[in-house]
Amino acid sequence: MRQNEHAVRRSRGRPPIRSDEETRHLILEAASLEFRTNGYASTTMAAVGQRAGVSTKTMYRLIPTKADLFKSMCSERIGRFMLAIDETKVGTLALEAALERILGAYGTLALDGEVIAITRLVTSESDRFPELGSAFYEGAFRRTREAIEGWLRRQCDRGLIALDDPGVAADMLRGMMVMEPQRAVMLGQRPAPDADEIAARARMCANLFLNGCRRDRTVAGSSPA
Amino acid sequence: MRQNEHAVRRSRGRPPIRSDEETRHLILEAASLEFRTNGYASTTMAAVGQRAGVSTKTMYRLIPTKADLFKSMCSERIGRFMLAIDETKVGTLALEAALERILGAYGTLALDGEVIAITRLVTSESDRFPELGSAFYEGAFRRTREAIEGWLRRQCDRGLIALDDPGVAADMLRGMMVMEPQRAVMLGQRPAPDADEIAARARMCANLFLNGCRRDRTVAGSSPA
DNA sequence: CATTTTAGAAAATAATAGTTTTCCATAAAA
DNA sequence: TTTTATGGAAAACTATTATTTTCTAAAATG
Repeated sequence: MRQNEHAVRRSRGRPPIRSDEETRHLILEAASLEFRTNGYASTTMAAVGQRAGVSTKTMYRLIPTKADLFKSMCSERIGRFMLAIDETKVGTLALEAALERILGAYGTLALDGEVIAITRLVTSESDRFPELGSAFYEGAFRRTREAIEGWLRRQCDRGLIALDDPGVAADMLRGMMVMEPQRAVMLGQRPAPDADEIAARARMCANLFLNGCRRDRTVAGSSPA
Repeated sequence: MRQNEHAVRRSRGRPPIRSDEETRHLILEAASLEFRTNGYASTTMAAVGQRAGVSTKTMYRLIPTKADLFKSMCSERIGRFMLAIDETKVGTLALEAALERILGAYGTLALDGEVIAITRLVTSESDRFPELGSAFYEGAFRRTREAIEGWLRRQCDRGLIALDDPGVAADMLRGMMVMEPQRAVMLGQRPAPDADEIAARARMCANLFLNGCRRDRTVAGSSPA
């Protein structure tokens, strides 16, 4: 028994320069950059291989088709896009400060340049790759919603706020926080916002969401027929 | 002088079956459908010609390249979005009802299936066609913002609401109104919302925006250090 | 050293699609 | 009826590119 269960070199011949896993990683990184820059159709396998410093032969050994390359790359990235709301850090804050922090975290995620690029890419190609559309929506989009929704629901339970549908409210919060800057970046009209801008926006959103902008403080729903 | 300034048949030969303008229109309609369905790269000129019932020869006579076809089609569509926004009749309505109507009009435009499809298309291809990205942003996106912003500003002047920046507030309103359903449609997760859904959403947004959701009615900015 | 195995470089294959051109029936006009 | 312009059908021409294959220079092993 000169060989273990697996992964022990038993053959002669030239040993691999790197592990397949490493090579795969190189390829996916290169693919991410190429796809983000050029889109699916305009990205050539040759360009990916060249950027990764890997021959087409090796590339095709590890990843069978261009579609697989795209899907692997996107799936891997989508897995990263999750909003973590750390209760310990938010719990003790006053209502508005807490919401401000949550929105700041969401904005930092959703308005990151690379995240926007992948979002755009997945959106563009969701016809060709419906699984990716679903994966993105379910895995990334819905998760962040649930994080915010959960927090809203808890504040409702505590009687601090009143919402008919915390889920829809969470969507609205997200929309007010990121839609316009995200769209502007996607359309090439401006660079991704920096931390200060995100923070300022989070503050405005939290305030508006909690307080509204009406001057005369008629309570909602109390208006007569 | 048997011939007018222009456009009068002086030559013999077979007369055109339709005017070039009509033919152009046929082609653009077909192109819209094909591009919306398949995206830029996957749309073939042959498919467009076939759908339009026009030969490639005629097509290339009227529209020199595929890029031109795409740009013409998008520009034409973007032009329509602007028309639809204009003045929503709001005049005498109470504050909240007026905002509800404005948001309903915006939602009806922005959440229309074809508009979403074009939005997605332009967003996808804004790298390849930066002019389109700008045209869309300036022509369609900014206009709707200004329409809403103007109304908000007037309500501020009347003292009914208080906003630091009505422009940003207008963006936020739009985001809360359409981001989530628009994204869901783009990702193929649901069909475009119907009129009832849009109306319901507009109502929720208007209410939330004007009143906020806070239970204890501490006025914003009055909290102690 | 001889045998093997690895992976890059580059050529080969094949299919697709943008663009151009050819060929032709047709329908006024003279 | 002859002339002439129109526009469809289809072939031709080119590029591009995904994918496969060939050729080769390392570099372990025994």
